[in-house]
Amino acid sequence: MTETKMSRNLPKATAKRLPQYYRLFKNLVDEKVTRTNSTIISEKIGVDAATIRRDFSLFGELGRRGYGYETQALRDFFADLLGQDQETHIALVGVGNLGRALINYSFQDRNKMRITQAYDVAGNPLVGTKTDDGIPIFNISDLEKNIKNSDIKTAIVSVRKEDAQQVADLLVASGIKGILNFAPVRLYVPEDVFVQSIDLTKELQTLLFFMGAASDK
Amino acid sequence: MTETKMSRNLPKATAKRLPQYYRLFKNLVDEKVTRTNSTIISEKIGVDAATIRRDFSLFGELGRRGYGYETQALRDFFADLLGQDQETHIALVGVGNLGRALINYSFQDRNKMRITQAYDVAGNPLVGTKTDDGIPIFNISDLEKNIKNSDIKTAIVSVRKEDAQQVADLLVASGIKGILNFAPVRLYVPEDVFVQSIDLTKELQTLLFFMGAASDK
DNA sequence: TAGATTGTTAATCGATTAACAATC
DNA sequence: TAGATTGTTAATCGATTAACAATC
Repeated sequence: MTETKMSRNLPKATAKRLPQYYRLFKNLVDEKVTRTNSTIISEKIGVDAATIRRDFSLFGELGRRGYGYETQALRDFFADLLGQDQETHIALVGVGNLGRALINYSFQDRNKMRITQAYDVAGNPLVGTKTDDGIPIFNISDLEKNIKNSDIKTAIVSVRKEDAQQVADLLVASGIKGILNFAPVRLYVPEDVFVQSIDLTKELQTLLFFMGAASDK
Repeated sequence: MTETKMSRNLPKATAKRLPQYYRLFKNLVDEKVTRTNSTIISEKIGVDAATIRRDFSLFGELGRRGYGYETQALRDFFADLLGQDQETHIALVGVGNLGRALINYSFQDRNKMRITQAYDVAGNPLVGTKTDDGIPIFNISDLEKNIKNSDIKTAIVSVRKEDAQQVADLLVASGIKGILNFAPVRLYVPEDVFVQSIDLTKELQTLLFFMGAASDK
């Protein structure tokens, strides 16, 4: 079974839950729990048990009837599916407050995803230095030459919204295929490039809206 | 029309788009664009034009047939809906790298949402000091007394995942009704408390999964 | 075997999109 | 009036959930 074929037809809603499944099984293994079942998983991650079983069934028969799921087998399965075995190097553009926090953020678990280089404009005094962990902060004028023909295919954008599209264009020109975008704007990229946006203001507004809607009752 | 009643029955998918609509109209007004239509909006935010018209129609007749929408009227409408006129004070718990970045993050636009106080455990040397902007950083032991009977009903949690549930419990006990959670764990709270989670690792893993699924073709 | 829990089908629900009459 | 674009209904799509036979 090449999971490749399956990944492609996977419902988007299921794909977005994969990291949660992975993390859950990883935690359970760490806690020495060897088996579990869909009811317990449901309680832990807040997804209906039937949805969980249906998701899993898209990958074949991952469990045993009358028994449940082996945590270790499932952890390894999802780790493989998410490529957690492979080292993934990531570039970060925009070393402001948020960018610095992200450089230091441990994208946790045993995942081998980490920021290995950062960029900003010459005006930023940090350009030319390294972080305490040894991550170099380059001038953005070096980005294309550094990243083209490197193994870096993923970038994090934490620049001001006014500069985000221009940075995205530069990243695309440099061969980047995935962007985690923190700027509150829509980025236009070719269709073979993926953008995942995290919009802090939007999340906060949504929260406040739900709170307001509830208290208005 | 009391928008109160409408907000309650609003589809969740629509509610989550409201901040985008607000921001778009705000930007258009700032750019001196006075009118627009659903096709243009669709291009700008990447949502189907029919979906946009349907969303808007839930609030009554916001546009004019054959003409489109007045940007200023719509901006004001969504500002009101999202409570952008009211000052919203927010507490932050967990003054690490991410917490400091969030304290300095301008939750932008003209929105009056801002962090006005922060908390951490005594071990954090920043406790007892103020940020450059004058935001006090208190000992978490003062949280309940400070927040109870204050106007603060919203909190941001940026502590380690091991401490997140305990912090959530404390916040709930102090009268907080909305939590923006950055810790990668599910928080259990009473049903009148809203939790909006931002899980950076999960977003990055999802991005990488989609990239992988595409390149495996 | 009896009990438990999966995997899967069918039913339901909710969200998106197409289509077009209403009307500015 | 002719042209444009909304507001809304009906059709479609996708995701969730209920139910239960299969089977460990």
